[in-house]
Amino acid sequence: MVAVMHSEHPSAIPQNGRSGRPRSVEADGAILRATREALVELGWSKVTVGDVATRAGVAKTTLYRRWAGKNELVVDAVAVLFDELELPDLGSLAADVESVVLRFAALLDRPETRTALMAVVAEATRDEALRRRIRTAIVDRQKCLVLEGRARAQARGELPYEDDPAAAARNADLIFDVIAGAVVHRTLVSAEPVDAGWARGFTVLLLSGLASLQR
Amino acid sequence: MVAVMHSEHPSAIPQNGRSGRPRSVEADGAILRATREALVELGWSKVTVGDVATRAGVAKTTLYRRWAGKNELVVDAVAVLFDELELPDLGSLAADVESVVLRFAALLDRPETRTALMAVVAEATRDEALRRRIRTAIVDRQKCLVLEGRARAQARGELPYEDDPAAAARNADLIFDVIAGAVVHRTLVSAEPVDAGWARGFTVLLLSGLASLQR
DNA sequence: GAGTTACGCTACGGCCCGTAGCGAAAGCCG
DNA sequence: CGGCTTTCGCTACGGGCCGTAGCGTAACTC
Repeated sequence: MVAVMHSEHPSAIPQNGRSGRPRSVEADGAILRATREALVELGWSKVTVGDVATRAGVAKTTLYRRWAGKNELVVDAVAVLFDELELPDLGSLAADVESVVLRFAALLDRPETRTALMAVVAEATRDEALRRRIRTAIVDRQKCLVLEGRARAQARGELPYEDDPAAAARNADLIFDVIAGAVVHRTLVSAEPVDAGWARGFTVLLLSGLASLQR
Repeated sequence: MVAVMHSEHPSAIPQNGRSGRPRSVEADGAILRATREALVELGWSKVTVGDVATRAGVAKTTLYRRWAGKNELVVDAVAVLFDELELPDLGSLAADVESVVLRFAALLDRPETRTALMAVVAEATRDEALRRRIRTAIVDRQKCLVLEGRARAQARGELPYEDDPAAAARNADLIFDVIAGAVVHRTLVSAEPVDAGWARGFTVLLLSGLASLQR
């Protein structure tokens, strides 16, 4: 198993020395796009590396020079989708939470995301390297949204500033797992829609629970 | 794709007519046990149907007579594990919730469960039949725990009886997704342990949120 | 131009899938 | 008991995909 570093563009890295033909940057984009396209059409289990390469207009060997296998490829292909997630300032914590819940749900509605996310997480239960990749490519980036939302709420006076930084970190992690977990579970396991009504109910539950946490 | 009904013992069903050699009931058990064993050792992606058959001491053809493929097989193999989940009456809603959270987490700690659950959910995003199978074999059975806990809490006077049955059902679904989702996300995505401290914090958040939901 | 690296292409051994065909075994029934 | 039916274990097979190797060519640096 060759270690391939993660990056928006794997081609940016591999050239240890300097000389030689540079890796085609367009190829990376084409491969990732082709991966998402294949995921939509076929689902995780039926996607083959060979097929992705063909769709991307690239030789299979070229693909294998950049990614070690299907898992790594799919993580990178899907990771960029999560960058869409933003936390717009809507003036109140409740509105902010509701909006991010709906945005996250919309993201999970896209077939490439729902399929890939679970499959990759499943594979990661047996693969430490893959777990790290998911962590840096997806989880950590999203956790920032929690911190951002809390900071804003504190600035507004909706939440108290916390004295104990350890407790504050624990709470942030808890909130993150509750929000992301509930949305994912609702969408993928219960297989029911996250609509405005659900988002409202969930937000009410979360926020009043949150208030009592920090008292 | 041949439709195979779900049951604890698939062999109980297939005999359309009557006469002929009956299916070996031990074989079913051996196959399911072998499936779980293989999942622990190899992880989802490396488990092969042929290997499972060999471990079970059964011909591959025999296995294919009962299950259509890897997905169906694994769902059934893992479903029985969820039957362990119970809701002991510990005298208070908080204690009940905390205990079920820890039990659920312990279940997800077992490698065969964590690996299989996510993989099957992932596959189900593209397979309606599989989704139904998961629903009846796993989800619905667990949802009962929520109803049971609520009924007990209401009997204790910890929660009000709800007038609107539709709202009550919505709330139960919400609670279910929040509990199961948070635990799953914490263990499998964030990859951090669900210990007593986390369970306590989560329960506090949930219960105080819950109180405000029904006001 | 010389050196280096990536490219597309082809071909390969190996593994696994899912099915078919066989004779033997295990039940039911007259 | 002998016939009927269905499952059993076994073997064999075509087909698909994996991941790698080897080739000649293309692109870029010094």
